[in-house]
Amino acid sequence: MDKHSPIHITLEQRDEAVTITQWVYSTLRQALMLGQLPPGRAVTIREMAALLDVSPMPIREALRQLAAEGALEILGNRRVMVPRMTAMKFSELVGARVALESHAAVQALPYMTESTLSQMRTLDQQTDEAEAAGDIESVMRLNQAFHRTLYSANPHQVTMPPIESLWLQLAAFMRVAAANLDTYYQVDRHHEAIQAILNKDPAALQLSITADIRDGCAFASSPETLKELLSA
Amino acid sequence: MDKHSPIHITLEQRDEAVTITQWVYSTLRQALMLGQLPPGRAVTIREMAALLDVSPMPIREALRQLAAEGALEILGNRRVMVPRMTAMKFSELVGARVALESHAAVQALPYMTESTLSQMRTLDQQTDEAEAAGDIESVMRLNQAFHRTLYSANPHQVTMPPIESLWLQLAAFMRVAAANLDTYYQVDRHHEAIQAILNKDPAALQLSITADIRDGCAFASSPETLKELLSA
DNA sequence: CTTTTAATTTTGTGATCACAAAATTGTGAT
DNA sequence: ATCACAATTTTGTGATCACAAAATTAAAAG
Repeated sequence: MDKHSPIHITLEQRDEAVTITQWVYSTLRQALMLGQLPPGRAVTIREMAALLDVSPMPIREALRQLAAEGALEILGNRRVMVPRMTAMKFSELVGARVALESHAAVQALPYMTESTLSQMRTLDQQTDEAEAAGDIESVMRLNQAFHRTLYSANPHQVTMPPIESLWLQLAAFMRVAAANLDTYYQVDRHHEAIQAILNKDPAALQLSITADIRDGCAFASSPETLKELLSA
Repeated sequence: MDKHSPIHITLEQRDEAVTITQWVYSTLRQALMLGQLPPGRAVTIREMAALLDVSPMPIREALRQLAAEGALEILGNRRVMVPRMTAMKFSELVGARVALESHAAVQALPYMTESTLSQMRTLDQQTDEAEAAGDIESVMRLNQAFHRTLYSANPHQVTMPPIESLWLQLAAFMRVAAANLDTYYQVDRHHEAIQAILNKDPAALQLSITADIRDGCAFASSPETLKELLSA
């Protein structure tokens, strides 16, 4: 049975200052990011309410928000499930990432300061360490933080929400793919990006971000490998 | 008083087959598109519930979804308001449109058929007629349909939701701007786009879509005009 | 008249319930 | 066994209520 396979969700610590809905939202969001809810899995309000030990109400609100971000899919019969990945959809999502993020990087370039640059250096270094330690989860988290720091340097930026939405749609598949692939290794394009920022070279920055994204998804470059991962 | 100015929302006809939440969602969405809720306007659950004559529950759900799409803004004090436009934000939104939509157009090019192309021709013609008649609302609606038809030709497309989100964030301001500007006239780049599609020329299509978007927002090109419109 | 403080109202959040539609299970016939 | 159909359970939707936090208004003091 695919629709209600047993699941385990990592419960975040509950902050008193935050609403239950927000806590449920971030908890489910992280679970989706980590691939703890497999694609095709049905998500019912009452099950999640029991799992997170809250009333159905906050679950309803969180599910609708996640669905609006593309992290969940509302079926015609009003039921909610984790979207399935297809080869073409994967390709389109990566292409959309390139289009949006390379643009966001260029738009952020004029606002880069020494402070944000040093943050990016630190994150890059931590990514290397996590990669050496084989900690895939940290690699993904730190890599996201690296990109987010860059794009968010632009104080007028409006692209972060759609970019995060794309990450959310890709994350679960990337996670299982990386886990099923022992040869997961990412060429480090972060140094190139940092160098382009230092040189204040928009074109070079755009290219390095594009290369970074494509490299990070290169494990699914060949149709055979991708197809194999999709069925895993 | 800015926060609860009197408002009038065009009520759509209620379809029995659709949930109340969905009806509320599309009604509020259209109201935002038409600028019927001015930027900075506070949106309370109970007021909307009374206005649309439904219980607070469907309003809550619809507001959360609209907020997730960037059409509404949830403040730190949990209150909801229509986002205000700024000059920089406008510029960023237009830039994001260009990045996403020119990419979406190129990705749709291989899937173009004679059928979709003729649909686009019809929409282009209707746009011209509406423009001649001075019907700004129809011009906006038909122009959106033109772009949507193009991008949606790609059956694996994943960019339509974020693109619609950008339209939603721009629409209200565009509407009032066009209304306050008697010289509103848009150079027709649609023919160029159609020609590029016929020639199966991705680069030309990308350029024509970019030009179309920028031309459509050119009325706010000069900082003085933009600033004047923002205060209107 | 302005500022501070207290009283009042408004508002979002979350819980609980009723209900209809959908999915699931159970039962019977072929 | 396999399929059709009825009984049962599960599920999303929407309404109503209680409560605390926030905003608004009223009152009082400077």
